Amino acid sequence: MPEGHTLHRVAGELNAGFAGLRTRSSSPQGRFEAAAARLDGLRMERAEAHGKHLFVEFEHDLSVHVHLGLYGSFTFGDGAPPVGAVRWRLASPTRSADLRGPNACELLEPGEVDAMSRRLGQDPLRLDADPDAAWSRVHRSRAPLATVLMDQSVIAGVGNVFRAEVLFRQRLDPFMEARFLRRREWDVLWADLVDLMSYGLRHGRIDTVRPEHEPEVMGRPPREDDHGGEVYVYRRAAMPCHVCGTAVRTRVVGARNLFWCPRCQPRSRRRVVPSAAMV
DNA sequence: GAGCCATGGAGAA
DNA sequence: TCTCCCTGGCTCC
Repeated sequence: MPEGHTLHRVAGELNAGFAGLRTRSSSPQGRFEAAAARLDGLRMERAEAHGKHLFVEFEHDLSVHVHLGLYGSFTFGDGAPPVGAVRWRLASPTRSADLRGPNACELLEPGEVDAMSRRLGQDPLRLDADPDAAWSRVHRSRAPLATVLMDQSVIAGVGNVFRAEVLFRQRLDPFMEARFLRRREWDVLWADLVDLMSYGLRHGRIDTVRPEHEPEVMGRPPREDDHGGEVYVYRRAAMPCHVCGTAVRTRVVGARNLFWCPRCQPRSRRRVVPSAAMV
């Protein structure tokens, strides 16, 4: 299940396997059939990720926009016949990429890619990211930090794991109003997101535990969580915090389950007005 | 086999 | 804030 780093990995694999080549497109499942027919035989120019969105550019200014949603995935192979509900197969003489279960898979005409990118915020994994632009939005927001971090028009690519983990690593109260974050805290938060997501891009998994805490985390039998890595708080509700032992708490914030340690992330006096649901 | 849950997001109300 | 869409893995019966 993908956050932004997953899409950047997919873009890299697509570029390595198909960029500059004449490709075949098909839709074994049938739901992308007309678009695949238009793409079939065209040269793929390049693939690019912006946040959780993937853009695959072909000659004649045609692009495919993919959003994986919760369940979507790409699998790469050697061109063996597709298995299961494959929405889009991209193939070269020696390689194939199968897309299954995406939230969105659509053909974009010239200009539509730019329009879509303009709606997205700053992506910590892109070289052209402008953290100052994101800061100007954060700095004015009255929403809780935990909500702003997931707003794709502010920061593109951060999902539920990175949000919980970066807030823990920075010892920030998830319910603090974003506008009260100090500039210095923002700079460190952004740098940490770049580090964490770059690691995820390189390794294909999310590991957020700092070296000084690894002895505590690794002091038990090795395992991988559902998300495929070692983390401080994500999906560890009621389990002891790796750092202080306090039970990790959880609550739905911004339509997703937020996890935090009430001791390591002490309450800010700048909290969003407390409500019954937030006490 | 049924039911539930999940790293997301658009659109309606 | 709610509903819907997309899929697969897990638990429970």
